[in-house]
Amino acid sequence: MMRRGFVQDVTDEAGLRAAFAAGPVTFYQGFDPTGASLHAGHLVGIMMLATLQRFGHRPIALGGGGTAMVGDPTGKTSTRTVLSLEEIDANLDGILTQFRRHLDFAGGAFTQAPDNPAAVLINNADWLLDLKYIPFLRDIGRHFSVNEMLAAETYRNRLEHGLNFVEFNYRLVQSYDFLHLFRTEGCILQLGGSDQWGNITGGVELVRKADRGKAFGLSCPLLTTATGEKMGKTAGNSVWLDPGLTSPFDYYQYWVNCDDRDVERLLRIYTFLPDDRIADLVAVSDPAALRAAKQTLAYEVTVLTHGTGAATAARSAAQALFSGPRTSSAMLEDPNLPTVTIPAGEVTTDLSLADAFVRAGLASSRGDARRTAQQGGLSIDDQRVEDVDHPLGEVLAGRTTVLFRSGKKRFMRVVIE
RNA sequence: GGGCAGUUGCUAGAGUGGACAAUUAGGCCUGACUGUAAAUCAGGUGCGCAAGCUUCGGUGGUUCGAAUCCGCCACUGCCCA
Repeated sequence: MMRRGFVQDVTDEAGLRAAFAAGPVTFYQGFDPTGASLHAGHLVGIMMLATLQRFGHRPIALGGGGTAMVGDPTGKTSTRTVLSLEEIDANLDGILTQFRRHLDFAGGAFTQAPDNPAAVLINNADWLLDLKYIPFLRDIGRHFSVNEMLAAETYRNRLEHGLNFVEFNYRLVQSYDFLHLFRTEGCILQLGGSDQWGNITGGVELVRKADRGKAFGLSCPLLTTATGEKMGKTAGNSVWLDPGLTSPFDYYQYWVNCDDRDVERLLRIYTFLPDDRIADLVAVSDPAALRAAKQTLAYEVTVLTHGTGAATAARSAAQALFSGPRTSSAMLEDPNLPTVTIPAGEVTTDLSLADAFVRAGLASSRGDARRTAQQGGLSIDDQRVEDVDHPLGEVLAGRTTVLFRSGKKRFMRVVIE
């Protein structure tokens, strides 16, 4: 784990090593269902669970159905919007299925004799919602020092902008999760991003204070790209793991487009490739050859989240698009490219190119299409679009599939039917 | 509950009766250079071909004219209880 760059902080390294050596350890990480899908930013956590499971330990993926209702103030400048119960449940559903790709819920898939334990999915709403306020205050609340919490950066920050009582309780609730899992599942380790460090140690201490138990916490660095952006965001948009929200093609592209400086780190964290293989990939004389490493990275990560088939398809689509002739007939046939269909009936003289680009999602408005075209940014089958007021039908000249392009990397296969 | 301050475009943050679709910075987009990278440089960034239209928490007013003034409502911060 350390070698791979997963570790930022550990509460008791020696103790934890001993625990790992002594046999299967049950550990967990929580994921708050605040969106319909997990995104690439969550992937570090998933990879930590998946990696440890490969070493024969027992992961618990904790769905934060209960904590999501409280809202973690960490790193937020504003109060999180409150989600309804239904939304949370729906989100949880989607999220839990994504774990199935990465974790083994049957057991025995990674190691034999002894088989690795099966992963477990749990929703903390199962116990949090039934908590009684007064007993909770008495048994849990008294272990927390308000002074200490106020001193924590997380809260100090928010004091300037306002922090309501619900959010102030988040740490207690998350800590209680750990205690609960410690009691019911024998879970002794909590993983999380370094932003969760305070919440994690809160749990570790609660286990000690309440049950005189020994528990561990481990945090991983909060990954940002070399340019300082959070992982899993492009242009402020999340890169989702759900193929319906971010297509495997776009997903693949996201990884290919990573910064040179990030390649090695990303390979170590997001793939299971052995160290020496990664070293080979990265040790290239010509910096341009890093492209190959990026392609491997993208392929491996896409395999992990979308499966071999989708990854291969995404890779070949990307290669067709970015090497060789810009537009080939094979590409136009390739259904793996992002595609939009326009009913033939709509292709009238009223449908201008500007409209068509908006339809294709490559322009936010006709004016936007116009501006981009003026700057030479739009093209159809490698023909620059000069006049966006031209009807699409004329440009098509009978073709039923064309390739729209905005800028260098945004493509849309447009099919008329 | 009382006193004071605030709510502007993706974000931060100017603007305090007409010249404001709204200064500026970041972000984002496009182009050039490249390696589907970074850095750099140039342009763009509410909708509309245009006339024009819709924006400055909500709502109602004052005014020839309001992001700017007044009333009410909502939310937030600070101070007092």
